[in-house]
Amino acid sequence: MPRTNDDVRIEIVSFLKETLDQRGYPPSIREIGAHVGLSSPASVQHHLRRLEADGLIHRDPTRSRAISLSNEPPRAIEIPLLASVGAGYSVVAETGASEMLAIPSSMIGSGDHFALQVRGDSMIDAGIFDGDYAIVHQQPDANDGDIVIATIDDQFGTIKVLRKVGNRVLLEARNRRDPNLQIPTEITQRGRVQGKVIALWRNL
Amino acid sequence: MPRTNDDVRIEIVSFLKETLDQRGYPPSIREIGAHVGLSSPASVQHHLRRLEADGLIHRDPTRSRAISLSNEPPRAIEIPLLASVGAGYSVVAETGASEMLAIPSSMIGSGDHFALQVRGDSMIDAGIFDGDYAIVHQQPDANDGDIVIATIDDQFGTIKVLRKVGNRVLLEARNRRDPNLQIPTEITQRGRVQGKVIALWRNL
DNA sequence: GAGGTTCTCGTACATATGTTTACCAGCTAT
DNA sequence: ATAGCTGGTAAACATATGTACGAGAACCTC
Repeated sequence: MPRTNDDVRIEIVSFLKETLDQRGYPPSIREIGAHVGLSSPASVQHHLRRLEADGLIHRDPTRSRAISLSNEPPRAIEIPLLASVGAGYSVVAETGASEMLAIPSSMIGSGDHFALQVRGDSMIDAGIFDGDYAIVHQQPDANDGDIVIATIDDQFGTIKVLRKVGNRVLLEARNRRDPNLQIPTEITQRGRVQGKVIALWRNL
Repeated sequence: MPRTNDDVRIEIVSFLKETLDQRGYPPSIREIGAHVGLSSPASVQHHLRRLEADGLIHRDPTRSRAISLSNEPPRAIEIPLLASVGAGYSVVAETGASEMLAIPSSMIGSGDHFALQVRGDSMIDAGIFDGDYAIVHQQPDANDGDIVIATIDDQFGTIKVLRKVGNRVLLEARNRRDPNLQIPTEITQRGRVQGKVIALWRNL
């Protein structure tokens, strides 16, 4: 079965994707030709022109290796996965980030974020279980009702619901079963909000 | 305050990252020079040599624009976000995928995956709420106790716990409050497993 | 101050690379 | 057959681009 022209186009796009993934910069026209079996750079250029007309690639004339794929794979950003949230506002700077967690940029907005693995069942009635990863937007305050990561007396960070009643700032758990967790904790003086939980990830 | 040499290095790396993100291929040495304020290509090359010695970048001599960053940003893959799971095993092929959801490759393994936004409170006691995104590994069967997406009589897909009791295959909800959901659904004949829920994403 | 290192510049150079042109082979339609 | 389109090769061309060399300036160490 002979190779059709569309086959060559597909091969070229695949090679482009492959090369960009492997070494980070696009191949030259002659490299493409050597890979797909075209000895003349003019032949490759002919296909490239078609591919650009079809909108599959973008090119910048008068530049070397100026080929880019139209549907580039989505980039992810890495946020630090903290073992614990210590004292101070600049959480990331002070705490040594042991691991990084990749999160698609489309899922979180701007600003500094970090991740924290939830320990304990204090938020079980909010659907946040032991072992879940909380994706946190780092901020020094939050609104009433927000789920936040907060530290009390500079202890390890806990995940709770922030309540603001008059001048008082409280942390509420979400666990009907454990009577110890029914009493809101006053953090007006002693506590500090480290960030707002904006998303949750759970591995099943 | 004068600009130190390290500042220039940082600027170069930032410019590399920026350019790679924006147009997909690295800048030339002279482009770098024009951006960071170095008029001679030799100056830029000097810094590039240092950066490569420090392991921050990789270069391929005798090639144009052959610069790549050492710590390239993690790639994400896109999985289809299905509005509903229809009949048949090849879910993706048959259902028109309206949207795509970016998921870091590190979070999911190999095989075909899709995402489904959970509707209803049938799994509320498993910490799966209305509106959550279920990340599903497409597979025709699963083990007892797994949370699966299944279709009954080729209806819309539902998320339930799979139970295997003897020869019978059941779907169990996880909702103590709703008495209608207490009765397991027999799917031995009429139902079909579309995939296993491997992860959960929730926007708060 | 002497001497070394680092950084920059300007220039020259070799070539990798995209572009163009001319030409040929195969296919299709009139 | 003739014309036209497509897609290939080869060669020539212009230049973008990485590299090397020489020199000078700034800075540190002794």
